[in-house]
Amino acid sequence: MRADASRNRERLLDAAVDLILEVGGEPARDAVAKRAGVGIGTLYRHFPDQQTLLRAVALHVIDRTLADGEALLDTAESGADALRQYMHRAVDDGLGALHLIHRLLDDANWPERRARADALLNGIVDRAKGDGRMRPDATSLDVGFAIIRACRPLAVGLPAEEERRLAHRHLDIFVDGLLVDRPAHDRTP
Amino acid sequence: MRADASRNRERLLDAAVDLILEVGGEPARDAVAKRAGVGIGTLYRHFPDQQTLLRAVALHVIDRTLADGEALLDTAESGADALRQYMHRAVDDGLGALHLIHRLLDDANWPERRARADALLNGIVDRAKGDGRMRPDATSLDVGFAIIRACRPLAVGLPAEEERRLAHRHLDIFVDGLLVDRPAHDRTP
DNA sequence: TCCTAAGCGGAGGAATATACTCCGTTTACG
DNA sequence: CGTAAACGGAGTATATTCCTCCGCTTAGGA
Repeated sequence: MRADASRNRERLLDAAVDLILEVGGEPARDAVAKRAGVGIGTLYRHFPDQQTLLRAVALHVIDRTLADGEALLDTAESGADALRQYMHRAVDDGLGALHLIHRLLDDANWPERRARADALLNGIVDRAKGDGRMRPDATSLDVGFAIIRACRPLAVGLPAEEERRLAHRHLDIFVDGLLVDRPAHDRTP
Repeated sequence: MRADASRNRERLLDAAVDLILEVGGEPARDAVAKRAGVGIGTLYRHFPDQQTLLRAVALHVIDRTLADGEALLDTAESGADALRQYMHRAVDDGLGALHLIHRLLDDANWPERRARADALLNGIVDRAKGDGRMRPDATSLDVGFAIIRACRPLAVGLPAEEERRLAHRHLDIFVDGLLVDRPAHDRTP
């Protein structure tokens, strides 16, 4: 594969993730190409139909997030740390896009990824709970849905950078709410 | 005004709020009528153009929220209570829809409402901070943006009731994160 | 450097969605 | 019971979106 081709492929996937989060579902194809800064023909060459594109997007975000998360579970000092850092990473990776399109997918290797993601999330939550640092009523579903919520933009006019800042700030406050008996070093500065 | 006419007007406004929150901007007119369960002709009779509809939606949600909030500031036992209850009310009232359309409005009586809303929000935040119950770095902007975030639906297939439940649960956790030194009665059960 | 196959962009026509009008039918209410 | 107000939705105009096709550009090997 030529270098420019794979660069454009990445750009298209990133653009698709952004648009899925903005519109909350399937984005218009022309809009994806425009956002990516490539011609419409290029989009159709890489992804002949919507299904192909959405599958590629799903794998794109979940593989990024799994890699980040599984690494974190090893390196983080505590369950609370792992939880906080994982959530920030997942938002940056655009994981929320996955949930907005997953009913449109029927990908063969999807259930396997899904299982890994569940295992990862439960691993993080269990570790945080094991440390006694997470409120007992919280579940991995709370974490998953909160990630989706934090991924979505708040208003059309807001600059992307401001959206990012707000997402991470809200996430920090939310994680503070998820944790109990927090020592000072875990608080949002 | 005939009874059925005003009933339909309300339905249209409520449907418009839902759709604005779903699509994150201007909803399709046909979709509004359909969601409201009325004919398209009825929509156009009540709101001849999009501007008229959006203005009516804006006043609808802000007036509801102002009434709720100003009452709460009187009756709540503490600043923390007022904050928590106000946020839940604002989400139920669909306040988030306002922020998604406000750049499309140029309503004469809008600045006045805006000022009242700011005063209300600052009143609540100041009271909670005065009680020493709110983290010092938090601002009324955090509260406002969190309300918008909680208003937006998480996924297309999710039943409305489940969306509501999740919104309020996330809100409770978020408010827990906003508060400090929380006594037991303030915690989410 | 030069060649060429892989890749690119975007005009344009078909298909689909959305905006809005109009008028025959229904209904609230005096 | 009469009637003016309100309703619904078929139908047409307009705007979006989809997708193909082909002439031009460029990466990367010889």
